[in-house]
Parts: sequence; C-alpha cells; structure tokens
Amino acid sequence: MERLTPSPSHGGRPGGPAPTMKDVARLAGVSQSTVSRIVNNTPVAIPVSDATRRRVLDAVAACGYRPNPLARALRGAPTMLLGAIVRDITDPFFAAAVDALGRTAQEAGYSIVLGHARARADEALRLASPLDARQCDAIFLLGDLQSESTLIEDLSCLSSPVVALWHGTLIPQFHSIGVANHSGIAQSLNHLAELGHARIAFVGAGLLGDVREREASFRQWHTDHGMDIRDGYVRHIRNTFEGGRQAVSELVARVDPPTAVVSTSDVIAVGLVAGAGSAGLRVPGDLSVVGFDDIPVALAVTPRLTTVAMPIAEMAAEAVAIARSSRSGDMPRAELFEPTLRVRESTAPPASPSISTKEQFT
Amino acid sequence: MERLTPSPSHGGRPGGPAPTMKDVARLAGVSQSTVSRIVNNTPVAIPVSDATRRRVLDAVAACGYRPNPLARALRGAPTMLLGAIVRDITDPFFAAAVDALGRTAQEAGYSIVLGHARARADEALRLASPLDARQCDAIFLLGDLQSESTLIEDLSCLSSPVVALWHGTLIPQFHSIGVANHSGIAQSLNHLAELGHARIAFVGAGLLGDVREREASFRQWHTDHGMDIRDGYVRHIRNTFEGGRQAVSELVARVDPPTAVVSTSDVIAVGLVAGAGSAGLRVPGDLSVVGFDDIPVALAVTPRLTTVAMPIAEMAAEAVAIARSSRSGDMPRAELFEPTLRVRESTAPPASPSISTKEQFT
DNA sequence: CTGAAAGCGCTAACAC
DNA sequence: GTGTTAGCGCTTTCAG
Repeated sequence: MERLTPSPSHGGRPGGPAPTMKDVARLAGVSQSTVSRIVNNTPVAIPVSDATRRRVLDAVAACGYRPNPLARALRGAPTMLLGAIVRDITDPFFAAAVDALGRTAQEAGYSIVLGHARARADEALRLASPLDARQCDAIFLLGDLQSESTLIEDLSCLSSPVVALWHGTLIPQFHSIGVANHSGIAQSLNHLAELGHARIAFVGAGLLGDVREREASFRQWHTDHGMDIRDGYVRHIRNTFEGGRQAVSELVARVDPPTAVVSTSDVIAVGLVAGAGSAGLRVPGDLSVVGFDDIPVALAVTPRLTTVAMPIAEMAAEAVAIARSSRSGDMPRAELFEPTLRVRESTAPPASPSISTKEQFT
Repeated sequence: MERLTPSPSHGGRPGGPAPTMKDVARLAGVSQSTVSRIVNNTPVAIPVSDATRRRVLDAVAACGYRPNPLARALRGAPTMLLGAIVRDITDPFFAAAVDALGRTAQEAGYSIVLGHARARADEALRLASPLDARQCDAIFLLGDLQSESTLIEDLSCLSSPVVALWHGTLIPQFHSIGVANHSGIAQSLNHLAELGHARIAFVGAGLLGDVREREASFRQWHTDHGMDIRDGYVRHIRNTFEGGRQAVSELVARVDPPTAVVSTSDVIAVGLVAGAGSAGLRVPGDLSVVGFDDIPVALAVTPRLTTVAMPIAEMAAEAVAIARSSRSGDMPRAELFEPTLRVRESTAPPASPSISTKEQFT
C-alpha cells in the first residue's frame, strides 16, 4: 500500500517550502497542466499515457507533493470546511451535537470549524465575522443565536448555505432542523400524570428558543388537562448543575413542594437530583425528575435519569445532507424530528403517607 | 459606529457573487492596488490622499466588499485558523480544553478547526490529512495521540508549529504542554493518607499517556511509602460514567474493599460515586473518592467531588502563545503545569466500626 | 500620491 | 497525448 504522505526520507524536510505543482512538473519533465490532470484524475477524451503517469506519480512521491487546498479553493473548489457556530461547547449537549456533526462531516470528507457566537465589534472590516463564511462550504448554527442579531444578518447575505439546528424559534431565512419540543414535554408530563403526579414543577434555562418552546408546551399541557400551575412552579435558571441544585432547594422548601420536576436539560436534571440528595430527599421516592437531551451524564447519577432523547446523529446527518444539496436561492427547508421519552429510574409514583416508597416502585 | 458588514440594503444581495477588490476599484475610479493599500492600511512612505481614501472607503461600504481570506492566504498571509486534533470532544475534559483554546484563540483573532484523530487510509494523496495542515497556522494535539502514528508522522514534516497538550508521554518533535501528573496523584494520595486511608484503589482508563503516568505515580507513591498495592486494586476501564459504576461494584464486592479510590478523571469519579450509591454505600462515609480534571460535572454529584484541578485556561493560552511565537526550526519546548488538589465533600476519614460516619466528617 | 504588472499555486480552455 | 495560456483575488515591487 502506498504511503499517502511524505516522510522525511522523501525529501519533505520540515521547514522547507512545500513543493508545488511546478516542482513536480520540473522533476518529472512534463508541464504543470499534465501534473494537474494526473493528480486530479481529470477525465479527458484521450487519456494520459501510462509512462507519463508513472513518471509524474513517482515525482509526486519523491518530493512529497501535496496539492495546496488554498489555491484550489481560490479557483472555486470547495474548502471542505464546515463552520459550526455554537454558543457554548462546554454544554455537554452541544458537545455531543458537534461530535455528531463532526462524524457525518468526516464521512463526507469535511472538517468542522468552530465559530464564536459572541460578535466582536472590532477595528475593521477585515474581521467582520471571525469565522469568515467564505472559507466554509456551509455554516451550521447550533442552538438559539437569535440574540446575535448582527451574526444572523451577516449570515443571511451569504452565498453558502446556512442550517440552523436546535434554534427553537424559526429563523425564516435559513434551513432549520429542530426537535418537536411540544411532543417531548407532553410525553414527559403524560408519563408523570400516569404515575399519579399532580404537582409538577418546571425548571429551565431562561431565554433560549428551545427552552422557551418547552415552557410553552408545559403551560399548554396544563391548560389542556384543566390543571393549574402553582405560583413559583416555573423556574428560570442558568443551564448548569448548580442551577439545578439551587432550584430544587427552593422548590422543596415550599409548603406545597412539587412531587415531580421536568427540566429542559439533563444538566439541570442532574443538578436537581444532586440537590435533592443534599436536601435529604430521595429520588424518585420523594421527588421524580425528568430531564431532556439524554446525554451521557444522564447515566452518571443514581438514579439514572428518565429523560427525553433526540436523534442527534440523524439530525446532524440531515443537516449535512441539506447543506450539501442546497443551491443558493433555494427555499429554506424546515424539518422537525420526533423525540422519545426514555423511562429510567428517576421517576416513580409520588409518595403517599400510607405507602412506603419501596412498595410503590413498580 | 460603523457597521462592519454589508446589509442587504448595501447591495450585498445574498447569492450574488461577492464583490472583489476590482469591483471596488472600478466603483471608486482608482486602481486595484490603491484599494489594497487603503483596505490594508499599508504603511507607505507618502500616505494616500484623504480624498481617495474617502472615495475608496465609500465604495467598499457601498458594495459591501470584504477581502477574500483565501486569496490572502494564498499570498502567504496567515489563515487565522488553528487546528485542534482531539480524540473525543464528547469527553467533557477535552470539551473544556477546546473551549479554553477557542477563547484564547478568539482573543487573537483565530478560529479553531476540529481535526479528526482517526486517520483514514483513503484513495489518494489529496486527502492525506483530512484537516490539511497547510490551511492552519498551527496544530494542537489534545490528549495522547501516539497511537495515530501516521498522524504524528504527517505532522512532523510540516512547516507550521505543532503543540501537543496533555499528551502524557513526550513526543520529541513537538512543543508540549502537560500537567505534572505525579504531583497531582501524590497530592491526592497524601490527602487520603492524612485522612487515615490505607486501602486505596486506582481506577483509570487504560492505554493513554496521562493516565499511564498517573498510574505509574500511584505505584511510585506506594513504593515510596513502603505500602503494598493489593491485587486487583488497580483497574483499567473505559473513561465513562458506566465504567466508574462497574468498577466500584467490583471493588466493593471484595472481601477487602478499599476505603478510598483515586481515579484518573472526574467522569470516572462521578461514575464511582453513582455506583457506590447504587450499591448502598455512602460517599465519603463508606468510600472516599478523588477525581481528576475538576470539570463542571465534579459539582454535579452529591457529594461534590474532591479532585485535582489543572490550569486549563493558562495551559491553552500558553499553547497559543507558543504556536504564535514559534519559528519553524526552533527547538521544541516542553512545559509542565502544576495541578492543585481541591478538597471538597467526597473524601473523609475511613469509617471505623466504633465511630459513626457523621462524627468523623469534619 | 497613484497605476501597471508580476505572481502566490492551481485549473481549464484551448492549441499543437 | 501534452504543452501554453489565462485567470481565481489579492499583495507588492516598481514606475511614473
């Protein structure tokens, strides 16, 4: 099997200027265009002679030539770079999303460039967008970035396709891939209702689109079922473990504590479980908890989290597919994926004074 | 304040070909080179006339011109792209590392390109490295990638600087930034020893460099202190929550269970705590647990993890600094950062039959 | 003070 | 079958 890359013995001295196509041409005693044809396997009416091909390929190997992607890109070739603009890669859900994107991208030969959400109002036009869109064949928006309005505007006058994932509220000018939040929340609440819960709280990170939708669904579901939501049962916190911890400590201090909590992420839910533990409550005995996302950390706690799972990999694959197939000028497409509730150990019927926790737990 | 980017009203129609420098020149009625000078603020003996400058700047704004980074890069300008090759972004520690890298990078105007660790032995020379190094001004290796020997070899005959972070065992040809694993483990063990622990187990993800070093340090410490390590007290698992869970269940099933465990990551440690909970053990009462990394998830469990923290941000900043300052041909530099033990709630003196857990917990 | 022209590394007509 | 040539968008001498 042929080596793909130069080893030092091939003459590719580190530090030396990279060999160009011209060097190969000189070495093989042919013209530059011939090298180009052979290297690119350009389909041509009458093929290249085998002798020349050999000579050129040998020269390529000899000097460790590799085509310069920049020059190719300048000529209009795709850069094979996909931009992913994500607010916070530290959020395990988005880390998972980037990973999924990376995997599908890789299969198609692309790499992922991480963009920065925070727009910088800097010196000059040259850094209009830190991740300059022209270097990428497509841009993915991960999460709700509506607040970055200049970003959105920048992106909307761009020739490369933009796909928004998990943006929550729609951005009309871009393709979009989202999750059916309403269904996810309804599944969670139906599950809790079947278990017998009537006092259910909601804990979500404020502001962002998907979360907002989930909260709306939470309210809608209560309306649909003729149930009231008690004052203070809907809490807005930051999307952190600590946020979950705090929220639960406030919730259980009430005179009418909830018997169950649905949260908008597993990060929060894990914090909820930890906080419940610190407060001396058992989960699910004293408090049932439902998460959202089904990221690895959902299995990191005892009890393992009941949570809403999304087909992240499929969504990422679809995003890449849309990006690749979309021609500029196409109508933006919008797709919604169905989430599924994964019932695990963090939900159970609410405790009632007469029955011990153990017995209720089917 | 000036807008940095074209809005549609400026004529930057989405989909239309991006305006080039030539367009601006025509629009302003000057030559292309003049535009270049003005746009780049080229310092020149006798400056450009204010009238021309105005005209050009107006033209730039009018057509929404933005320089093409590809063309600049072709001319030798830096691409402002930094490659980060990371085995698994899903590992919260490396997500944090990438985030830190991204932040420092951003401050300097760079973006991060995610590379793929898994080398592909594909069709032709054109995709020698999926993340072609020539597109990046520098490459960062995150974690131990020694196993990807072709990657290492590829990278070593490269003109751009390569910095290896958290590689564990040294890669002689690259700059390297690591953590003093020995110190971290020693701090953990000293802490446990002071608490009175004598039966301490080690749980680590196998194979990789930093982990290997940590295991060696664990053994070294025991030797230095004239202590034996019992058979089966050193366990190799995958770096997952589940791995930690399983490990603890095996450990506590022994006739001589350990009273404390040190692990090579917080992910494992959290799994350990969860597993202990499932097994009916209290942490730290029945089992003390020490993690490594001090990532957010360390606070996600009850009790909060005692763990070894690394100055991730400083390390990332130093990596970027080295990358920027390094000229090809420089001697590789190696730097070691000192970790610090953060004592929290997951460690306490070992239970002794006569004293209740509560009382021991200072 | 400004313009003309060469060329970065590569591809794609077009010749021969 | 292979070579010549003209750019892709930009920077940079070198002339005016």
